[in-house]
Amino acid sequence: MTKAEKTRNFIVEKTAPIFNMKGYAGTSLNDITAATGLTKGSIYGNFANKDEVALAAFDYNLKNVSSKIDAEINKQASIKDKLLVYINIYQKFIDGSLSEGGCPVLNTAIDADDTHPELRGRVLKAVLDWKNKIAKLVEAGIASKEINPDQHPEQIALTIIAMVEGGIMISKLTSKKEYWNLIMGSLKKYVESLG
Amino acid sequence: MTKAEKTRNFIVEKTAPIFNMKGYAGTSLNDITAATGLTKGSIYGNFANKDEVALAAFDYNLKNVSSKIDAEINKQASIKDKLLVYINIYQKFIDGSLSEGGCPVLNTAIDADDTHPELRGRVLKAVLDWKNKIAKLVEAGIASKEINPDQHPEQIALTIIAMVEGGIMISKLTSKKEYWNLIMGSLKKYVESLG
DNA sequence: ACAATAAAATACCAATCGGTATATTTTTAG
DNA sequence: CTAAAAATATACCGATTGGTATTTTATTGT
Repeated sequence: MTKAEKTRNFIVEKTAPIFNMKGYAGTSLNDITAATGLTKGSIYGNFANKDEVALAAFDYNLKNVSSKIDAEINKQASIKDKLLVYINIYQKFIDGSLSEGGCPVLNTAIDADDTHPELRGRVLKAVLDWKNKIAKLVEAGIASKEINPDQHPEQIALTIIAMVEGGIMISKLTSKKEYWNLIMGSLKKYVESLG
Repeated sequence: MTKAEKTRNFIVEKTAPIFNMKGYAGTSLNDITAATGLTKGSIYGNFANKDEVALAAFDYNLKNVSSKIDAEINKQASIKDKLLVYINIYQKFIDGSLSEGGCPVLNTAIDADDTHPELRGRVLKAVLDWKNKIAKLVEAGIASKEINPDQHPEQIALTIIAMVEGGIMISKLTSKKEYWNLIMGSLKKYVESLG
C-alpha cells in the first residue's frame, strides 16, 4: 500500500461518520480537514472533489455495515435465524459502534434521492443487492422446506428491509431501545410465520 | 389576515417542498428567494432567520400530510380499514401531490436527528403523536372486539409506522410502485391478523 | 386623501463555500 | 546518499453563504 493509498483510506475513515451524520450538503471541506488534520491541498491531492470523498465515504460505510451483518448471518444455521440477525444489530447500529450516525443506506437514500444522482445510484444498488440477498435466503429456505413454498421471496425481503429501516428511524429519533424491541418483536413473529 | 401573515404563509408554502427535498443544510436563502420571487430583505422582514423558515416549513408539511391522512381515516368505518389507509396514500405520497419530496417525517428525522436539535424536537413529537393516535385506534378496536385483547397497541402502532416509512424510503428510492404494493401487502396481512 | 406605519427592495457585510496554482516537504527508487 | 517523484502545505481565487442597515414602496386607519 503506497502512501497515497494510506492517506486516501485515512481520509475516508475519518470523514465517513461525518457524511453519515451530516449528509452531503451538510458536510463541508472544513469538516473534512478538521477531522483528518490535513489541509485542503492534501485532500484535493487525493480526491478530485467533494463528491469523490462522499462517494468513497458511502462505499466505506456500506461495506462496514454489510460485512458485519454478513458475518452474523454466516454464524446462524437456520434460514430463519439468518433472517433475524438484524434484531441483534440494534446495539451496534444505534450506539454508533457500527457506522456512527445510523444506517448509511437509510441516511444516504433520504439525503441523496432528490439531490445527488450519483450518490442515489449507489444507494439504489445497495438496496437492490440487499433485497436480492434476502430473497435468495428465502428461496434456499423454501428449497430446504424450512419456509412454505407459497411465500413470495421478494415480498419477504422488502418487508424485512422496510421494518428494519423504519425501525432504525424511529428508535434513533426517539432514543428508545424499547421501540426497537417492539418492532423487532413483530419482525420475529413475521419471520416465524413463514413456515 | 394581514399582509404580513399572507406573505408568511406564501413563503412557507413555496419553500416547504424545497426543505422537504433538499433538507435544512441543502436549502439556501437563494433557494428561498428564487422560489418566492421575494428579496432577502422581505424574507428577513417576516422571519428572524433560516431556522424559523425551516421550522415553519416542517409544520406546514406535517399538517398537510396528517390532515389528509386524518380525512381518509375518518372515511373508514372499521378500525382495520382505518389502520390501512396508508396503503392508498402511496400515489399521493410518491408522486408529490401530497408533500413533494416524500414523507416530511422521514425526511426531517434523518436530516435533523444528528444536526438540528430544534427541528429534531418537532419530528420527535410528530412521531410520538402519530404512534399514540394509532395506539388509540387499536385500543378502540379492542374495546369493540374487532381486535384481539392480547394485542399490544403501542407495538402495533410502531410496527405500522416502521413499515410505512421503510416502505416509502424503498419505493421512492427505487421508483417502483410494485415494491410499495408488496410491502403494503404484508402490512395488510399483519393488520388482518390482529383480530 | 393623507399621514403614520408596515413591508419590501437595495445595497451591503464578514465568513465560509468548494476549488486551485504554487511552493515546500516527504517519500521512494537507484 | 541522492535526485526524481510524489505528497502535502501554503496562499490564494471567485462565488456563495446567512444576515443586516438603510432606503424605497405599499398598506393601513382615520
